[in-house]
Amino acid sequence: MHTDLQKVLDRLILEANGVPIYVQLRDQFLSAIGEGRLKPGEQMPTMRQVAVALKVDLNTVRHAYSDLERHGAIVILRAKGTYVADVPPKTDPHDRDHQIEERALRAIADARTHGVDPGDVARRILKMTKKGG
Amino acid sequence: MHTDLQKVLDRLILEANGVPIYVQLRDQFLSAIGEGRLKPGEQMPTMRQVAVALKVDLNTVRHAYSDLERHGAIVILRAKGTYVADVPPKTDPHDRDHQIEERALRAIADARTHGVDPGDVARRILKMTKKGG
DNA sequence: CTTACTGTTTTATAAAATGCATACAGACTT
DNA sequence: AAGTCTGTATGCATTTTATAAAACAGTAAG
Repeated sequence: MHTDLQKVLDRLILEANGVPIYVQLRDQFLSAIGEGRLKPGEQMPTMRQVAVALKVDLNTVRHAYSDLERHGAIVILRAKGTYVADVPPKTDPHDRDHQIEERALRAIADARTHGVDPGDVARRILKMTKKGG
Repeated sequence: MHTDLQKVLDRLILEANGVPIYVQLRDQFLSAIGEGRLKPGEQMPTMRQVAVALKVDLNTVRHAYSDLERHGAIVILRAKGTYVADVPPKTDPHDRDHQIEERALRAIADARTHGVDPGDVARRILKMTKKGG
């Protein structure tokens, strides 16, 4: 289904936060695969699709995909496409929880340094991501 | 107390995952501040202390600290040291709401770029700030 | 075969990140 | 004044990141 692929593409976000682009791509694909949004055997977006969609260089996408292949998350087939590995590495619930914790801590620090209640920010996040996000 | 500082230093870990060192340092200090391990007004580890402890360049640590200062999380005082920023005074309800919106947007982007659900982060924030945070 | 799609590679360029060494400058203690 | 702590700054070398443009190579469908 191409619609699923489009959904994955739409959720890709790049932030100018110092993290290399290829790392951001790699981690977001890893999460998509680990959470099952990209299923085993399913075709990944082509490198060019990602490059065009996010306006980044083809080699940058390739860098991310190469990392994913080394990680065992995807299989790259020359001239045919890239596919999610039949047995993709599952995201360790521990790591996932740790990531949530880290993001929460960072958001709390960010809220406090700007003089607002972290709880208010949390409730706003929920409101924004209910339907419109 | 110096023991607290040592604890913060001991928790600093650098990983070879493609993320620049200064970004890892910056984010871990943000987490420490968000967690309350580093409290407002408290002195931060010296740039040289961090550089020596983690065997990285002094300018790399400086890069991280500069980011934190621009972020408003710390205050750098030449020749005296760096300190965790005091919480800013609350502002008008108008600006306050705008700030909440900004922090929420940032947190959502931060969560997505790290492959986690913003809603999960929001719920974690609420849980952490209920009693323990 | 031709076309159109895949991933692969090369060349060039530029910017950023890191390390290492060496200083400079302000503040405090003695 | 001297010493020692702080952050600040510079110069040089190296590696990594990112872009651009162009080409190369394998696969499949017309």
